[in-house]
Amino acid sequence: MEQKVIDQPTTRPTDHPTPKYIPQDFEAGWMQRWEADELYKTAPADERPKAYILDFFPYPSGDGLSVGHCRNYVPTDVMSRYYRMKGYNVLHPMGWDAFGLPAENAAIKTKTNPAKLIAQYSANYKRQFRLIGISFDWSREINSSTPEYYRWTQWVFLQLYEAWYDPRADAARPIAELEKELGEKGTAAIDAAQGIEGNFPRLSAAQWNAFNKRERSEFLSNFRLAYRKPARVNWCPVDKTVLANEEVHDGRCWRCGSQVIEKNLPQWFFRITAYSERLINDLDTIDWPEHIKLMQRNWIGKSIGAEADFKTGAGYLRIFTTRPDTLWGATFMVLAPEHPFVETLTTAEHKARVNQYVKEASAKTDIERETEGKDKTGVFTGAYATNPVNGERIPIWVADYVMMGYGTGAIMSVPAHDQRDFEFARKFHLPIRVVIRPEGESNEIHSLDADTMERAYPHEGVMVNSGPFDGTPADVAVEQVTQWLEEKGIGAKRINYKFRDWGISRQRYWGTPIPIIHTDDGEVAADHDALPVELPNVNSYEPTATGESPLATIPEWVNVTLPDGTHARRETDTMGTFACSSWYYMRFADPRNEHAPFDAKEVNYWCPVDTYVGGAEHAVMHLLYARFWTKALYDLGYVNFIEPFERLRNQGMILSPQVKDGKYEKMSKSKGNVITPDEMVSQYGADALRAYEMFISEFSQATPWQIDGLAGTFRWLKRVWDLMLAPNERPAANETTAQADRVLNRKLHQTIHKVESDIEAFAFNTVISALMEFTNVMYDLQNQVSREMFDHARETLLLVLAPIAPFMTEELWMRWGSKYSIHQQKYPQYDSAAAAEESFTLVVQVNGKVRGKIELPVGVSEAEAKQKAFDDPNVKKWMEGKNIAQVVYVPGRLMNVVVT
RNA sequence: GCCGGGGUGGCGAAAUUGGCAGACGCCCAGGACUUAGGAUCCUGUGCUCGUUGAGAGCGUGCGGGUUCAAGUCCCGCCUCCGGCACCA
Repeated sequence: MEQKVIDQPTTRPTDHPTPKYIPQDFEAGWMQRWEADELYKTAPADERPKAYILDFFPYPSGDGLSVGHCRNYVPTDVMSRYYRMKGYNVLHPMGWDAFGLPAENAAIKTKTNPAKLIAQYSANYKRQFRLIGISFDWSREINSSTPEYYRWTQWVFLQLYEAWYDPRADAARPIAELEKELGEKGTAAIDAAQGIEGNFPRLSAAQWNAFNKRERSEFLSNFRLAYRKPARVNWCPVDKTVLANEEVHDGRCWRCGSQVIEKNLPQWFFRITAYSERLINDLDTIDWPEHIKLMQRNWIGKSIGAEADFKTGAGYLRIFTTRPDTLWGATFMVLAPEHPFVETLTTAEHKARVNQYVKEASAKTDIERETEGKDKTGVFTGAYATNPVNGERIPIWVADYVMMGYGTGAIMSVPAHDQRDFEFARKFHLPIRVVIRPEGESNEIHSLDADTMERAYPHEGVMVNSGPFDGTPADVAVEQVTQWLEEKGIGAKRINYKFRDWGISRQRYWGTPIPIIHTDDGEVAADHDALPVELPNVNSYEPTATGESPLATIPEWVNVTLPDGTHARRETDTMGTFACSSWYYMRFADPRNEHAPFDAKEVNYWCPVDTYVGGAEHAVMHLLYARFWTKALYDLGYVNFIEPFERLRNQGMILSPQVKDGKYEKMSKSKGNVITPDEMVSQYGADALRAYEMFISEFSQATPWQIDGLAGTFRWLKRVWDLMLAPNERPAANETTAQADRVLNRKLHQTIHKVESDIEAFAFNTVISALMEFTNVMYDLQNQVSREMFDHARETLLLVLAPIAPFMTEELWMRWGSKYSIHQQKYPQYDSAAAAEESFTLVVQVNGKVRGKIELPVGVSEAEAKQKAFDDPNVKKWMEGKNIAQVVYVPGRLMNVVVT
């Protein structure tokens, strides 16, 4: 390692002109050599500290990579190369999220097998990655659409299928343990842990034991972490498949942009909601951008409140509220149109109108309800409910602003303190009663008058008109009322979450087959030894008109004969691709394992991922699902980590340099403004491209591509090149070079330090500016420093530059005759003593304005600094004839003299 | 509407805990070298005033405030970008 090149004659190419920097001459050759030498092959788990640096699993598209995509691949590569030089065992792999609609739709369009397309597209990506010098360990490449991979996606599916969430353990457990418990105790013990209501039917041990196979199977669906149920789902009529809630944006398909409609279909789900609380809480343990954490919290949408029962003619009507302190202000009830009580409660007199309303509401999709604005509609059922807190009789209405999918599908309406209820009450002339007085107003209720108020007062305050609770202050009102409800047996504390279970069924060909078989006795899991359930080869991938998967049209695949000779049908839905990407980071730890998804030692050594980088668009999809799978596999004992991604960073978008309407446009194929790394490399070389990708701006910020900026980093590298190949005929170190040597050495160590801390902090743009500064200082001092210092500085610059410009630094390293490869050298050691400054500039202000700057030695006394400052002629001028009121002295920085 | 994140020269952008605003790069201008320069090197480059010089005033979206000192903290707005959107 210590091969000093200082005295080697190869550093003095005096007899021939300095070769020009022509990156295209050597870049491709070096990449080949590194791969042939397996320079970037990752070792298995060992004693070294590890660094797992991962980019989001890309879907390989036919368009290839743009310079925008390189925005994250380059910095993570720099970081990987940096940690390798620092002695870490680095895992920096790449693979393909190859299932899914884009490939399938392209396959249909071009009548090509999607696997073939993926092979083509990924080969092109790989070519581009090599072109720009990304140091992936290709021996670990994975492709989620191969049986070798999806076999284990199916395996995870079955783990979830064969598990349930036990609220008492607050963890997933094997379903067999639940079956045993049901046979002994029924659901009694689980009930108790669930609070006033769980999401499943009650059952005694006797009932369970009397169940036949099919009944048991159906009952267990209420518990399994992977389960099937009929559901109203988002259906994309163009892609002809189901979309998860997260995949619907503004009522449109996130992929093709067409209007989503609703359909009723039996669907497979993962019970992610069981993990709501843990998914929220564990966010506190990971280093992610706050806005991503916030988006996840909002998506999960936790609300703490209470449930309460209102007596009606059809039985107790249960409502959920976050404001139990407003119970005395309820003046009517509202049911969602789909609520089961609508049918039973509505009086004969109102039947016709209510039926009509419900019919219209169900015909409308959520999107239509939304586009119609927030104008409240609804009808009276003719029925009444009794408010359990004061015995009051209040009317029950039906309205579509209450949704069946949240809470209990029924609400108590408190128009004085809820804006939606307020609007409804005003429209239908329902009474409004104030029960919360804004705090800090002495004027009591007059400040909120039911007849004249123009909007609800939804905030907190002191309770009034609330019987025993009058005068209760805001901070304890909710809690005290909730407790009181529990004591009286009227209601109980309840936590609700907005988000729903993760729907994974897709009625398409190109996905992981769901390894389930439907028998006469209900569904059964495919045999673990029979995995993978392979996708059959087909000639046509067209989705069916009926909404069934194309797999359903292949009888020889669908129909199976069980060991006992009975016939059964395979599940024909496939899994959405988020299943594949929910565990791929684990597979990279041990990608060729044929006996298990991964070896426990390898996965627990490499995971969690230390640094995970990708776009912010996956905030609530992939990033939430992957966290869920990790926790489930943790609960079931397969991995020993709870969160998959320790540190997450999002790269900003690279925009087109073209300005339209005063704004930079996004790059897109349709706008024809995509800039590719291929063009840039052919013009400036990969190293300049890499440096510019880092330099362009702060990593997370959107910014336009500027070709002149790339030309700037090219020019800088050319300057470095020339400097490195310049002959060194300087004198040996002596008294005349001592000063310049010290200055250059100081800058050198400051640069090492800056580059190290900035790479680790994701401040890549300032890494480049620091290296540019160092280069400039070397140019400034090159004729004053000694031969030894000059070469030491050159070698150091080359080494710290190696992760950023791998090609050029290797080429120069070899031209210097140093030992191959520069990428296997140790990173230069930072010396804080050498980096320490000898003097500093003291800024002297008079009344906050800069009036002088003086150079002082580090460690100067305050008295001496003051003396020197006051001697400065300009400072003197501004102080003349004034009284010094105060002198603020910040050692090493600034002095502010306040005069009057 | 609600929640988040931004707004700094002609352009991309820097700026620990409040402590020289504009590092670094681009563009532009001047000079050197040169047959030539669109290569390279050097110098200058926030705006305004000041003939030069020394210097002065202004300046981080807008308006206030706190402070010896504000891009940074507080209050009120404008605007752009993301997310959520009748969630009881």
